Parts: sequence; C-alpha cells; structure tokens
Amino acid sequence: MKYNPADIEVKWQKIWEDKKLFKVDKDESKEKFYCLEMFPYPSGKIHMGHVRNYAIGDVISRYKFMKGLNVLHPMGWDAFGLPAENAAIENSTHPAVWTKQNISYMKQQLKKLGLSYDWDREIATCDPEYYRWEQKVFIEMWEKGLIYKKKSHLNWCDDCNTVLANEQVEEGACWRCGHEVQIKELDGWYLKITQYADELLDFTEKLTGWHTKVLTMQSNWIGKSYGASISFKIKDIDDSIEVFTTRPDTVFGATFMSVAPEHPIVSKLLENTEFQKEGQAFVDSILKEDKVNRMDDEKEKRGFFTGRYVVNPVTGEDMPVYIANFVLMDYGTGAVMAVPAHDQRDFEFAAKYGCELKIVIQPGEELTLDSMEEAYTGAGKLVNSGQFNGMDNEPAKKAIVDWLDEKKLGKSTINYRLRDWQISRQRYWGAPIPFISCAKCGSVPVPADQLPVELPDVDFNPNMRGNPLDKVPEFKNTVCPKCGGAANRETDTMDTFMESSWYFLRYTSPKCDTAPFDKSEADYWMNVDQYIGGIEHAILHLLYSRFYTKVLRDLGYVSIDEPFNRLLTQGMVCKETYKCPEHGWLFPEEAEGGKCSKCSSDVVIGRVEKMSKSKRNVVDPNKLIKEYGADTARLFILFASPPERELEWSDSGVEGSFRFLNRVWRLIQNNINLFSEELPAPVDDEISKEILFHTNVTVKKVTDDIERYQLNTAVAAMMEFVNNLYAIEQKMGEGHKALFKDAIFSLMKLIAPFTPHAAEELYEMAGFEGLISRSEWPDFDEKLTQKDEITIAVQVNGKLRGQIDIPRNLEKEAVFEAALAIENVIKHTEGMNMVKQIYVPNKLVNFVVK
RNA sequence: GCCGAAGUGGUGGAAUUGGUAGACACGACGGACUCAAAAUCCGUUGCUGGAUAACGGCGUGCGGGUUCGAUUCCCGCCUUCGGCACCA
Repeated sequence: MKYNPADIEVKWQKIWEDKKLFKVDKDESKEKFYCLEMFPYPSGKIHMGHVRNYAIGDVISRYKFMKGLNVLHPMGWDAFGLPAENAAIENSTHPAVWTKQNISYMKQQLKKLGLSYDWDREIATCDPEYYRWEQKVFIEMWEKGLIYKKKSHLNWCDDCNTVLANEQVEEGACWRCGHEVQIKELDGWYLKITQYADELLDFTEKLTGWHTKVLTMQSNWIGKSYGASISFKIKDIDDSIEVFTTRPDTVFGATFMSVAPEHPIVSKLLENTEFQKEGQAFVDSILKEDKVNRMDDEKEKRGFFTGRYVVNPVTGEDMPVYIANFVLMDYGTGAVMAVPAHDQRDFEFAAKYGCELKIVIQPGEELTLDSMEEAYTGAGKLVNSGQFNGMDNEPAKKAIVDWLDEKKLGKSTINYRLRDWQISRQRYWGAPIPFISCAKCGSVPVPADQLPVELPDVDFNPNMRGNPLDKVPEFKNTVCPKCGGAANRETDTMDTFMESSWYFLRYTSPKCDTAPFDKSEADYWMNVDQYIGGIEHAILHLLYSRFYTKVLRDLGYVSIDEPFNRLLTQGMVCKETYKCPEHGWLFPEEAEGGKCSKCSSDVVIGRVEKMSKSKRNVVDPNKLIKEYGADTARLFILFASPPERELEWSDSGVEGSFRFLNRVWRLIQNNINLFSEELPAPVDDEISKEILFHTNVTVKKVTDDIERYQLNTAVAAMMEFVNNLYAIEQKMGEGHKALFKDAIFSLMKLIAPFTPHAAEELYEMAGFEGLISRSEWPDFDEKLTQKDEITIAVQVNGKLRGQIDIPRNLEKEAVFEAALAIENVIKHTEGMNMVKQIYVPNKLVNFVVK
C-alpha cells in the first residue's frame, strides 16, 4: 500500500477525537506533565511560526505521553486585541464576530496538524466567563494597594481622536489618516510591578530550567541600581527638584541640571518668565521625537536653558537648569544632576551649551580640564570635594550619602529601570476595567454581584473615531455603588497582557464557575513543566506572567511562586516583507513577480522579519499540508533548524522530508510480515551486532535529543537509521529477522511523536492492538551503543596526518606505537624532535615536533 | 542607540565538555531502470594545487590573542534578527 497521507491523517484524527485520547484528568497516582505552547492571537490564519511552535510542543507532549506521564496539553485563544478592532472599523464587522470566525478557522487548521490537545479545555479570553475573574482579581489587587491611577504621556491622533500604539505611528504620523501624532497626557491605571522587582530578580533555584539569556534580559530590564536621591532647592521658587544618581561621589562636580521635557516642574520653572513661550515650543518639539530615537546615545544632545537655577546642596553654588532631550521621565525622577567631567552625555551637553566643568575624581595621573576629550567615568580619588578630598570614590559614595542624609538633603536609594505596568487601553476589544468614577467618592469598584462588566454591543464602521465605549451612554452612565449618585463607568479596557498572565492557570480547571480556577486542580497541575514560545516574549509576557502569579499567590489563589519550570524560547520564523506604494503591506502571494497583484506597481522588498499578520509576511501551511500531509509539514519544520534558532522560511527541501517518510513507510511495509511470522532465534554474528548497535544508538540519540530540544538532530538520527536499515535489509538472512523486526518496531515508535498519523497506521498494519500514541517509548542498552573497534585521528602539530583503527580503551603506549607506524606520520616527523605526545582517549593522538 | 542572540559549502544545518569541520538533508552533476516520463535506486559534490591518483595548501562573518590543538575561550569590529513598555 502506497503512503497516502490525505486518507490516513483524517482517519487517525477522527479516531483520536472519538476516543478523547488527549483528554486528561487529575490523577494523583500518576506523575503529571504540563506542556504548554503560547496560545495564539486569532489573527485569521495560522502561519509557519505557529506550526513550528506547536510541532515542538506536540513532539514533547507525545513523547511524555509515551513515557507514561499524565500529560496536560491545552490550547486556547488570546482573543482580545487591537487587530480585531482595526478589522471591525475597516469592514464594519463586530470584533466578536471577526474573532469567532478566526478562531473557528484556525482551530480547524490546528486539528489538521494532528496536535495532541485536550480541546475540552479550550478557552478564549474574550469570553465573559474568562475575564470576569480578571475583573474580580483586579478589584482585589486594588483593595490590597497594588493598583493606582496616574497620568502618562501617550501617542495621540487628534483626527482619529484616539491613542495610537507605537506600531500605529509611522514616521511621526497616524497610520490611518496621516495626521501628525501628538503627545497627550492621559490618566491610566497602574499595577505595582515594581513592588515585586526584587522577587522577580531572584531567579536562583526556581528558574534553573530557563536559558540564561532570558534571565539576563529580564534582569537588565528590571535594571536594579544602587545610588542616592538628592534634593536641589530651586532659586526664587519655593520648591525643589529631586534627582536620582548612581554617582553621589561626584555631587561636588555637578554644575548644572537637566530635566525631562515631560517633567511636571517644567511649567512651574517657565511660568511668567521671558523663557516661557520658547521653552514650551522646545518641549513640544522634543515630545514629537520618536521615543526609540530619544534613547539614542549617539543622537545630538539638545537643551533649553529655563532661566532658572538650583543650588548645589554641597557646594552652595548655582546650577543652571536645562530642559534636555536625553533625559527620560520614565527613569529615576526625570531629572539629573549633570556632572560633565564624569558623565559622557553631560560632557557632550556641556561642550555644546558652554557649561562649566569641574573635575572631582582624579585617577592616578593628573586629569586636566584643558586636555579632556571625553568624560572620565572611572575610579579615582576625590578632589575639589571639601572634607571628602583624598577619599577613594567608592567609599566616598557612602560617606557623602550619609552626610547628605544627616543634613536631610538626600538619602541612599535603590532605583529600578522597570516601571509600573500601565494597563489602561483606550480600546473597545478588551476586558472592561471594573471601576466607576464618582465625583464625590472617587474611583469605586464595581460590586462583586455586578461582575462581569460585559462589553456593550457597538456598531462598527469606517467612520468611527475615538474610544467606542465612551460613546455608549447606557454603558458609561451609571450610579455610584457607594453614594447612589450619578457616576461614570470606566470606559478604558485592560491591556491584553493581563489575560495572558494567568491563562495557564485557567486551563487547569477551565469551566470553574466559582473562582478563576480550582485551587486543588492548580495545585496538582502547576507548574507548567515545559513552556514553549517565541523569544519575542522573553521580557514582557514572561515577566508579567511571573508577576501576576506572585500576586495570585499573595491573594491566596495559588501556592506557587513561579509559573514555568522549563522554558524553551523558539527562534522567530522570518520572511521578507513586501510593500506596495499604493496598497501598503502585501501578502507574499500578492507580490509574486515583483508586482502588486492589485495595481501592478513595483513591490518594495523590505527587510526579513518575524512573520506577523500586521506586516502580512506570513506563509500559511495549508498548501504544504495539502500537497504532502501534516506529518511531512511537521517533520520538515522540525528538521529545518534547531528550535531556538531563528529560521528564514523557505519550503525548499520539504521534498526530502516527504521522501524520508516514504522510505520509512516502504521499509516497514516491505517487512510487515515479520510482525506476524514465527521468527528463528537471532544468530550471533556481525550483522546482528550491527542491527543492535544501530538500534540502540538511535534510540539513545533520539531520546537524548528530545530531552535537550534538539529535534532537528533527532530527525537526522532517524534518517541515518533508516539508511542503515536499508543497507542491512540487502544482506540479512533468516537469523537476523527477529532483530530487524525489533529495529523497525523501534523506528515506528521513535517517529511517532513527529509523524503520529503515519506511525499509527503502520502500527495498525503490523497487527498491534490499540494506539502507538499510547504505547511505551523504547529503551536502549548503553553497552550496545559502544563499538569495540574505533577509529581515532592522528595529528602532527595539530594537523590531521592519518587515522588508525584500535580496540576501545587501548593503552596509551600501544596507541602511540601504532600511530607512529603510519607512513604519512613518519614522513612528517622524520628528522624532527618529538616535543610532546598527546593522547585523548578513544579520540585522537597529537605529536608535537620541532 | 541600549539589552539579548545569530553568522559554518550553492542552500538548511551537524560537531553535546577545547580534540578528525561539513553528520543529516536540499540543490546540482553523472549513471541504472523505463519506449518515454514520474517514482525509485547507485555514485560524485567546501575551495584550490596535483593527473579525476598519492599527497598538499586554504577554509566556520572580519582583525588580533591564548593553546599541542579554537566553529567552541578572550579582546576589538562588521552584518542580520528579537525586544525597547498601547502589536501580540
């Protein structure tokens, strides 16, 4: 029978579904394994990035099933988000309708891939039965003091009357209408993630299953630094400016001050002065700059003198106050004491604006103002620093802070780069923030019996402007639960990262209707043993999930500190982007031949970047599945590259995976009778040894490779095994058939997690009862994976000059003797002095000669 | 720009702890089978000198270094990708 994936894939998918094969329940008697892939945003269709992610997860899940573990492998939908809203406005369809359609299409696509999900646990975050718990927890967090409101600066389009995401800003203009983007100050809700900063930094012990690169990224993101906050009195105004500095040892060298343009003090500084108008214009010009650009160290420093001075608390000298583009309101206090001699940015700024430089740290040799070409940021002894002169700068940090503390001018402070999490979104398609704003009582939580606060129905159309919820009076107008007076319901919704911060807990009891999740279920299933998802989520999603888990712990919902034991960060599947000057981003199929399929304009080929619906550089797996079947698609993407490496998509080579699967199929088909025949006992000869060797080596290699995520080399090992088995098939006799049968039986099982449909079919044809998905993973014998006779390399001065076959573990002296007898080695050592003889057991010999 | 990665034949990649660079595939070329094609099977395939040999030289982004020995460790660069807080 020919290998026909179209028939067998449908057949086995149906059998698995009918038998509810992947449905799991808590079973205390069994060891559990929770395997989770990051759930997708239902953008429309799945693409190769999803296929890669879910294929990896499926191999691991199916492997663990076969290892006898009770495997939880759920799937669901990160269903709230901006694209649904954009599509709604564009096509006059409700986001819920669009999302539902996408979910149903994508679910069908996932099913076609034969993934081992327990679909009974499916969740969609836009379901009120999901987000109601988020609202409940939100109120509890507020009651615990973990939430507050604050103003922040956001991208704003006056024309669309809406906040813009950074990705909606194109060269300073609104992507939809082209109107110039402004910065607007808006009120928002904040979660106090900074309160957990130290615990989030504590990776030791609990996150040993995470790659250090992710931990490093998170650690840098949190950016803990030790320093001091120092208060500077403003001249002629009864106010002061507080700065954070990591270099209190240089405070005597502070000669001016720079403040962020967003700093609230700015208006006070400028008020009723001759600088007011020009200063405000300067602030406006900076706020228009690209945020990423403003962080650019190389970017030209720009400043504006406010006409005001602050007093240096240690020297008593006046310091002019500037507004500067490179000072960020988000970090520290939004104001910095500028020490131009010892900070490079301040140095450049001072050079441009003619500010005074003062050396206060001297390294060994004499530093002079005239010879300085850049700031000196290294260590040294204090000079020009009053009673601290002569001290080494490190101990001086503490001494100066202590002194300032005594005078009530400053104190030792720890600062984090991490900012509190702003969760307010001026959007429709998200979970409503369960609060009511009352003129008399302030922010009042929606009473528990009124939860969930559901989204009202809204008619979407292309002419829509602003936040939809704000325009629904029956939603917005309400009464204050506290005083009964007229009040406004909060019309912002929550950041969608809120939903993805706890969905893994909901999966443990997705239908629980009395709490976010059943604690006993969570206690059994958590933690997630293996989490798999794109490296793009290394910081935000993974940090928020860690934070949220700790909050839930502190609210008594869970007993765990961390949600994810082992983390596999998958490399991005990338593809070049295509853009039509007329129609914007194009799908690859719309850009064929370099011409836009809509208008025949020349297509601009953009850079290679991660596949995403917004850039349209996506490749749908449908064609591949139709042509070769899901098994080949899965096998191919796993074989193409190791999971953690990024992959530029190309389907060239998919033929090879299909060919391999056909070879497996034919090899087993040709020998299918071995499974029903009475076979003679194996003979003890070289061929038998060979079969045993290859079988055991392959089982070991594939097992090890799955454990260390190297799925591409696991596939290569199986290919090698098949090549070897074909060679053996040619020369084997009756006495080898029993071992050969064992070999192809192992092959069938090894390949089952990768190409489960083909494996099930072969298993059935071989006459086995039940399913290979539920059979046992093969074992191997370490002794049989080693050869007695091995080949080692012989080098002279590190260059390969020959090889010798020796018995394993031959004595060193005997190896040297054999190596020295090689003709080519004699040629390269003749007449030379032997300096050294190196032997790496069972690997190589190196003769060092002169 | 900052933080984190990656760079190896024509292509995807392998080399698990510093020990024979290029496993396994794709592609290409040559051949077998076939009336022919598809499928399948066999062989060659890093570059280069040499004779298609023996035997050499070069070669893992670039430039240095450590070492008997470096794709692997160190220093300095280049390019590409991910993240940079309202895309998810």
